[in-house]
Amino acid sequence: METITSCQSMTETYPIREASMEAEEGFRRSQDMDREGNNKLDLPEDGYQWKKYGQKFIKHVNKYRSYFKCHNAECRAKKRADWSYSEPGNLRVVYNGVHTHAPLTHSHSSQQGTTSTSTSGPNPYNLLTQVLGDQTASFRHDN
DNA sequence: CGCATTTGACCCGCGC
DNA sequence: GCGCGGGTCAAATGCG
Repeated sequence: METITSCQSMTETYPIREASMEAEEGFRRSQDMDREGNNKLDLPEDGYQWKKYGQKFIKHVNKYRSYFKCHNAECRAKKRADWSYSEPGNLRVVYNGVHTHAPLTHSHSSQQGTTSTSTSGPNPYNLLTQVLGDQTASFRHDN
């Protein structure tokens, strides 16, 4: 699954701000799962609910890999998130499948189509979100 | 009490 | 044929 060509702009020496980084209004969903050790991950809310069903440490690249599944049973959409061991800011999110249901409707979130607010996207970090096709992912013989 | 999350074990596929 | 890696499921625990 090395379909990622040369989008590795995340290898730069990006100064990950540790403090005063809670300015993210629409992304304050950082679930403080202290079980990850010392890595606090802020999952980029894409507007869907995900259920974590597993986590593994890929020693091959010294990175953690979390596996998420759509909260909906009808939804065959899956999400995979890998992040560096020492640099949780380098979060890579890979979406698999397609959602068969509408995304979460943020009723109180006035931050939507306002592109003027977010200059470099929702997350200032080197976030890489790869959206794969539907069956193109040819995952398992899942349903 | 319910639900979400976590950890371990198991299974499958591929490589050598 | 065996081994290793990666991925998924199931069960248990904690918190809201």
